[in-house]
Amino acid sequence: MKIGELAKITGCSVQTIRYYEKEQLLSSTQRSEGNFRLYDTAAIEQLMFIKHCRNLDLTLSEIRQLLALTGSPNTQCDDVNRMIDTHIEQVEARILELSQLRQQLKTLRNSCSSERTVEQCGILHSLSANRTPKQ
Amino acid sequence: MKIGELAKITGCSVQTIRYYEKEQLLSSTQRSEGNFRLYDTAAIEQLMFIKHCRNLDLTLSEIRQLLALTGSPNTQCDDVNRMIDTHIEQVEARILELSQLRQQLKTLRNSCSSERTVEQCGILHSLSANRTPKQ
DNA sequence: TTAAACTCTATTGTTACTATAGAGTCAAGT
DNA sequence: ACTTGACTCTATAGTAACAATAGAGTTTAA
Repeated sequence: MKIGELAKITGCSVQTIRYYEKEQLLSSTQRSEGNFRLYDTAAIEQLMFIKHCRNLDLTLSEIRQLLALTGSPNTQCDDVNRMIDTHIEQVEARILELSQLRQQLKTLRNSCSSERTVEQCGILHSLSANRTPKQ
Repeated sequence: MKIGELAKITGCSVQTIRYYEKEQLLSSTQRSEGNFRLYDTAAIEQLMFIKHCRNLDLTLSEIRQLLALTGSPNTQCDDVNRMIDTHIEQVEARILELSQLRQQLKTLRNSCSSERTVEQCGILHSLSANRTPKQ
């Protein structure tokens, strides 16, 4: 199949597929006489693997590592575990950050009601204050 | 004061300050005879305002809008409120996404123990499966 | 045969910076 | 006066993961 069909099947854009090839995530493919990329069903699987990983916010670099590991099936999979563990930690750290951020924004929001003018706006005043807007 | 001192006071890097100037967040400054940027205390306040906004993950574009509003102090501050509300929604949506992501990653992580080889790795198998890795 | 639909490569843009290169400026010490 | 070091200047490239375009070539259906 050609790249457009692969894109439709996997839900990736054509540009994205070409980008993945350039980034060595998708092995370079066969070409037709007219230099069009040709794919088989293995390409669908590989691309779906990448897509699943991206849904989990794994970076392309991490995915490259995972793909490399699938190439040496007899090694221990500690590396896979470590990577996922690290990733979970990062996600949890980001959630914590965002939760605090959310609280700060809510506090900020409460410092102004719509009827005021910008001059009296508690939000802008808080942001101008010489401290991190908080409480 | 020169840019280095402003950087030290505000905790921004010198490059960042120059970048903000280029992006029109910091009004273009006076220059010394030798073409060095010169700042007064108003610049400190403006830069701290920007920094507080960045701490809240407001984009430079949003900050530009806020700065524009402070320039017309007699308008209603509905726009400020709307922006903050929108931003809060975005943060909350992202928290939700990340929470689900976290759950998926944990589930994925449980599908493999360290003793296995890559070939048997439940994580890699889950990621290969023709569905979103979940449950 | 010709027009539409598809594909190709290469380049630019996105966000908010960071990091460099290569040059100029300034203050202190000898 | 001279030099050294610290500072500053502009301009450019890099970051992540693509999206969007330009300008060209290919394929397929009418």
